[in-house]
Amino acid sequence: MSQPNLCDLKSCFLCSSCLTEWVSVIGQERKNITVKKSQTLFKEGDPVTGMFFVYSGKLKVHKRWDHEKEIILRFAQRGDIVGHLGLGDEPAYPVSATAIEPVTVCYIPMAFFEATLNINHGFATKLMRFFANELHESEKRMRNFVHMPVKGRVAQALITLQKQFGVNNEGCINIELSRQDLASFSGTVYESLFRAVNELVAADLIKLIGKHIRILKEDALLEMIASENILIK
Amino acid sequence: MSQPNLCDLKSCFLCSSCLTEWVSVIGQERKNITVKKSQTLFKEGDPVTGMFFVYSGKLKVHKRWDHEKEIILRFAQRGDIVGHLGLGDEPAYPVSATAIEPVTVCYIPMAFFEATLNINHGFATKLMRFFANELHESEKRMRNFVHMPVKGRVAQALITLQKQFGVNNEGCINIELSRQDLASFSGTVYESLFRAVNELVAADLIKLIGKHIRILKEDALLEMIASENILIK
DNA sequence: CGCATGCTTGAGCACGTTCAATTGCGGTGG
DNA sequence: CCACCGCAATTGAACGTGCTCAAGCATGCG
Repeated sequence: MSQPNLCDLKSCFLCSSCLTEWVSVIGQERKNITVKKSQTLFKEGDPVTGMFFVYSGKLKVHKRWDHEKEIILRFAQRGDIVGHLGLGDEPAYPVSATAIEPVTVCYIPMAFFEATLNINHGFATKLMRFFANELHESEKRMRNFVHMPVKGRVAQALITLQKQFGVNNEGCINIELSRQDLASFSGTVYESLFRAVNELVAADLIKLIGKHIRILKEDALLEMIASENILIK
Repeated sequence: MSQPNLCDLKSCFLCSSCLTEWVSVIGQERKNITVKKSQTLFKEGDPVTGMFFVYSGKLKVHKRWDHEKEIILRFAQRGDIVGHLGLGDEPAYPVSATAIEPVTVCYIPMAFFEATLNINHGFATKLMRFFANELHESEKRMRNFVHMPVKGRVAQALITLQKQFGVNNEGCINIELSRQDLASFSGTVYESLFRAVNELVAADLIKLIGKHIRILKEDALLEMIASENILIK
């Protein structure tokens, strides 16, 4: 596999200028790691040793409840950062990261990363702002899980996925996701997700094309969510 | 009311050294604001103009679902920070902050705060780390809301409150909270909370003393939560 | 061809919400 | 001092959503 160039990560949440600066510093420190589909990059409880920048492929970041239940917190793809929760005070990762496609990431040892933080002002601030946005998203989602019924949660999940991954040339959400994973991302169980999807198909709001899902009426989905929530924003 | 001295905020999440430095800079910029019980400091949708450091009193930070439902995301007391979600990219606060006791806060205009960020390295990094921890907490709580039944959520809420506010001289959780607020913090409705509390009292795990709640067997509460969750951490 | 695995559907059940009615209590005014 | 009002606390009952369990069905691979 050819050596990916970190500069391609410009699409990352970091502004290209400060990233370029940063990349030039770490040039010799970075190490690429590849993992196969369904293998984990790290697991809950693993000691934090570093962070990861995704170069290619898609990952799910998830948190276990018991042996058969989990919740998928977010997905990551090219340009995204993974393992950043390790920056908190916990010495162990509070989440797991698992590849849902073959993945290549750039590994940055934590000690080096922290040293960089102390050197590069803008970087720490950008990261802070990134975390603020993530926290905002998380709290919005938490509220939705508490108050929104399953069908709405599934609709919301699909819209979120389309926003993040875009659509392929058939107009489908550009990610191949097992039903189980979609259920975990929607905060429900396999069967409930299944029925919710069926209802959305029956209502002509979405369409199944092979293993992919195409959103037919996004506004109708949003409408459906909003109808259960007067003050959606 | 006497002018509170910001240096007393040492107990804040920021290390005292960098806070002291910071405080000396803002000396002349700070402005104290007081709000009465049940008044809001800011509401969802208000334009972000600054941040707040709590000098005295207690606040709830909450997010509305519809006109009668909300979720309480966290509480804040002396030394805590409020309005920090305004640091994200949204131009408006995504949450509201309401006093549950008479409150005095120190107001910092956002422009000034951001300028400070650019000057003081350690500060931005500390803030970043704070956000990372908050995000971690938020995601743990999100998972709990999805998978934990109401009784467990209430037990969890009580333990969280005791951890944050400690106990008074009667051994009760040192916060006076309406049942409605406790319900919103537990992610359920008034009546369900009521019954859950009753069950906990009946099982001799907690005790009601006036308007306060005393945890009798914290380990038993944790046990109860864990029994529904093999892998609690 | 047979077994295994995942997908699909049905039925029952439990939890939690909703709605409604009652009780208790503090404050207010006659 | 009592009567009344209002509000929060409390309880009961019914309903609905979503989870669980289990059986049927398709698919694939040895």
